[in-house]
Amino acid sequence: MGVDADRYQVDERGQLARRSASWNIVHAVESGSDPQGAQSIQRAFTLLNLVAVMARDRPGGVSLAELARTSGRPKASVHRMLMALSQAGYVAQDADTSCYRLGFQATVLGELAGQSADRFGTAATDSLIRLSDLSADTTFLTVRHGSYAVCTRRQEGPGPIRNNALAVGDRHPLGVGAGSLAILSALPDQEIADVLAAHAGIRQRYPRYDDDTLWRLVRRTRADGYALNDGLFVPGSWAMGVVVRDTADQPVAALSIASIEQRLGEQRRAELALDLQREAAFTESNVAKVGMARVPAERSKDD
Amino acid sequence: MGVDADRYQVDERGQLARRSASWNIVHAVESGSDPQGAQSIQRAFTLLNLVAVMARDRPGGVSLAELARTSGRPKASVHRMLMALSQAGYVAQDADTSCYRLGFQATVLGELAGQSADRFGTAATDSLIRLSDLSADTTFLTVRHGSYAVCTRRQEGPGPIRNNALAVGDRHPLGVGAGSLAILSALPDQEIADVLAAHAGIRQRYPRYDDDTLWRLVRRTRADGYALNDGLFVPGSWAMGVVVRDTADQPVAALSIASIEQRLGEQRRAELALDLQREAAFTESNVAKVGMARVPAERSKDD
DNA sequence: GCGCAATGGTCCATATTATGGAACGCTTTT
DNA sequence: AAAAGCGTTCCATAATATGGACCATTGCGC
Repeated sequence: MGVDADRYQVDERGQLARRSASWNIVHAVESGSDPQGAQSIQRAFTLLNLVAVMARDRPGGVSLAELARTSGRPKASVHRMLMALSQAGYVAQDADTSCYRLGFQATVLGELAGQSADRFGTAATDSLIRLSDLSADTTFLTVRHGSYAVCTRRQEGPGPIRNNALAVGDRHPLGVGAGSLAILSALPDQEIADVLAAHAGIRQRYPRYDDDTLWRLVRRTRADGYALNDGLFVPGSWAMGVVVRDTADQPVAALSIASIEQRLGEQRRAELALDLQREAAFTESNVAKVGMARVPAERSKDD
Repeated sequence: MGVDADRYQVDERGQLARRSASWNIVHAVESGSDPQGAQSIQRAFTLLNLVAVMARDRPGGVSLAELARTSGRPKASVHRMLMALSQAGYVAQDADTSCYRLGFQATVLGELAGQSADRFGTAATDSLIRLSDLSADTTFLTVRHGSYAVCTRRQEGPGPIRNNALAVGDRHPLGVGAGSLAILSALPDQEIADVLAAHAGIRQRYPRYDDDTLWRLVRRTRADGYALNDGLFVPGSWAMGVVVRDTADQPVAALSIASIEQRLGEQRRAELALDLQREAAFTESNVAKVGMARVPAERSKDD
């Protein structure tokens, strides 16, 4: 740490967000359950996600050295995998700089995914637009995946404030971030305990999120009817979110609005909470129309 | 073969196209170069592509048995890989039917790919729309990937005729199909020979495309200035295409128009050829504006 | 109601496969 | 001129993926 820190000099908030997002991509899948004879596949997709997220705002692509450093794997292994990804068309290597970025198959896959893959995404589109419009802030759709929350949609608002703490593809443990916390809080206590236990090894990266804090946040979320991220993750960056349930009434996603502390006073929060809840209900009914879709939770063969 | 043939009863053309497309997905990567210690990764991505293409027009998803059959791999292996893909979020399993379809990460990847991954796609968008509009037929963008051509964009025309012989994600050997043939014909003779040699083991699946036929098609394409697929692949389904070059003057993509025999008489072909050539030039200049992007050719460490 | 043939899923000994330290050639920085 | 960085290749090693056999259910025909 510190070697590549100077890469992210844009602004203080963006930096923090970027760094931990990348780091998390790397360790998210690994800490899941037993790979059961598919370790190399997991590693390959983790690397693919890493390329995707790191190259997000670097048009030139990412260098092998950097990928190796960030992923923590030896150069040789990363290189071998990148060659495989490249031959599959999911990663392309710049002819001049030999840097890596997503390949055309990534686009094709997205195209083929279309509506069917991410029903919540399409169901929430209208809600996100409306919310961004009326709040003038940035809104997000976050979906649960095992004990993690992944940001799948981002809708910029018309206002001048841009919150860059979260971007499409970012992945954080359940509880970290407004939408993420909204999902976590909607789970039964036992499941929350499981999730927190699963994150035991990772929590060090989120120093402010110890178990007690998370339980406290969960209780507050349940009392308020919406999740509030009051700058715990990135100082000054506030956000609020509400859960979205699937047709089986499982909490699987969340709508959230991100802004800055000054724009989220108690009065405005009360208003926005109603808007969020209304749009969450709208999204839910929208999904119900299409049919049921559930993302399989991480296999918990624990003990 | 024959066991799952009844799955595709939609119409005669669609059926043929679907079947061979799926088959090809399976064998495309494998027959490439040496896996070099990344075999499982290649297999995993092949399976992912297969899920994507097979679930394309089956909203319910694809069953494990069918995937195993089509891919030719044992159930156990396919199942293990699907679990890995599922844990990565790239594949989702229907809770009720336990069928598989693309997961939300496929959408996220497509989103993150955005413009940068598939510059030809974005560069060609306008051209495709114009071509579909003026021809009232369906147009495609095809990109070269090694010795294969992959359809990355499809633009429906306003006309009543729908050609379903090609869809986004379909992958055929260079030379099979109008756009594919346009790319092949633009290569130097030596490289064409290499490509044909690489397909030696696969050609059996394309019975009408023996070496002699392909060389003949190449010569005709060069003479005419455009590639014509006169129903060789799917009887009655005709198409024409022209090559698109990158800034290094390499043939890397093609624009094509698909229709039926009756709508592609000699007179109309001459007109459309000019339109295609004009739009190809437009796309090329469009790409040049953004910057150079080349898809790495398959490593030919041959001999 | 009873086979029969599908299905999805699991197990585990086997050997095929991925692994990553070390070394190379190269360019850039010091 | 040395040092440090880069992308890339090699190869013995051991960890890994493999897939045949097996089980539990479900759906169908009779």
